[in-house]
Amino acid sequence: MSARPPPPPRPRLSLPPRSTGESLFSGTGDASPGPLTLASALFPSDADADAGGGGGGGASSGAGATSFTQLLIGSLSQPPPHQQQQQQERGRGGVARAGPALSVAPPAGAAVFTVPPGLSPSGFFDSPGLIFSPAMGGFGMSHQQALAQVTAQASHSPLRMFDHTEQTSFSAAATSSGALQNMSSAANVAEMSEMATTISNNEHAAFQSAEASHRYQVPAPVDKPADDGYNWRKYGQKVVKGSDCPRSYYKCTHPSCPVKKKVEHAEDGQISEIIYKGKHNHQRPPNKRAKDGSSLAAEQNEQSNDTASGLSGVRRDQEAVYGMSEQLSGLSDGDDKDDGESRPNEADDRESDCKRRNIQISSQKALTESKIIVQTTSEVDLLDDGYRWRKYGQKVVKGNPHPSDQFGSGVGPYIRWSIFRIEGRG
DNA sequence: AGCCTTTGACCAGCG
DNA sequence: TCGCTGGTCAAAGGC
Repeated sequence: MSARPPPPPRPRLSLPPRSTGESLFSGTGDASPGPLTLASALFPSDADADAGGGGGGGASSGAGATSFTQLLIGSLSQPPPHQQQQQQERGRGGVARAGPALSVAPPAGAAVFTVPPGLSPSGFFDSPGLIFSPAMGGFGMSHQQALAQVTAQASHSPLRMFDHTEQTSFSAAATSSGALQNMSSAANVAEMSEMATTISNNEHAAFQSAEASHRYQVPAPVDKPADDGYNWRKYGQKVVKGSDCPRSYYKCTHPSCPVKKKVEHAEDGQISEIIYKGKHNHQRPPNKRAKDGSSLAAEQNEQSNDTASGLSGVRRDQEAVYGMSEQLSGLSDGDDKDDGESRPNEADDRESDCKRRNIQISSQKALTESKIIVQTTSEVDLLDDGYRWRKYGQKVVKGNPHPSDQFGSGVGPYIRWSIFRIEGRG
């Protein structure tokens, strides 16, 4: 069951000799940006970003003494004015092409983004930086900040990946709805979720292409995928076609709780993809985290937040994301639609998302048109963004039969950057 | 003892 | 109808 069919031949769009970020994101051309051009576009230059304040810049230069979360907080707190303008422009222009951070993101799941080890998904969302999202990295972070941020993770080990479309779309909406500032100060998931709901109301259209996915990738041991505070029981495991990674099936052990999740991980067990299905109809077990060694205070605080937020089934960690996306997709209200594997509002023409697993792929296909495939012939000095890059690895990205290249900066800690091939326009 | 994981078998949807 | 595939069941075993 593992013999994988050879990847189908795909049309490719060769990397143009030169493409400026401007032309790339003007929405007028078909030029495909190289990975670093994209990176540069995602992370505004220092000159630009420094105008936003020295907090983040200091953090980047002194990354060793600054926590990742702090980095995030600092960088998010003061988005440079020009970025705000960009955000507005993005808001007008739509998700797909208008702005750097979003336009380059594949329709679904391409917003890959790493988190330093030791920061569990739970902790990740617990932190004030919970609003961190790939797109936001582009919004509020200077190039250096982003560099430091990614460097921080690169210098650590397991690759933690976040990969869920709702973040991209969420950010897109946030920019146009002026919610970004709120996001910067959001203190808990409840706020975030509420915000998401509001955004969902205002920017519904922006989510149509990406709303469905509850996917994201986290590193997780095989046995304990993404400790999110709930208790899960594994009830199955399969190797799905097109992926070398086994997929595990988990159910929430709470009686009558319909929530399930599918977890995929790489051979090394470092990268997981978690797909939630359903919605918890109960409180998160109170002592789970304490048992796991997390602080009781955090637990209590979190419970408090839960209560205050009035969100019963939606919680932080993955659940927060999950719940948010549900709200974004207009599902969370009222009863769970059946097994509600987050059916996009209606998404009629979609096979009722029967295969959430392929949301990334299907979204790409459903979404569009824009097919950006970065094809390179050289492994060295791909782009002239001022940094030297060398390819240090290549791997097959789940959901994409074609390998994603990874690059490292030529100097200092390596930066990982994945080239995502955006399906679409033939 | 209870809960969990493992894993082969079974079922259902789809082309 | 058949084969493929994803999802689920459930017995067995481990912790």
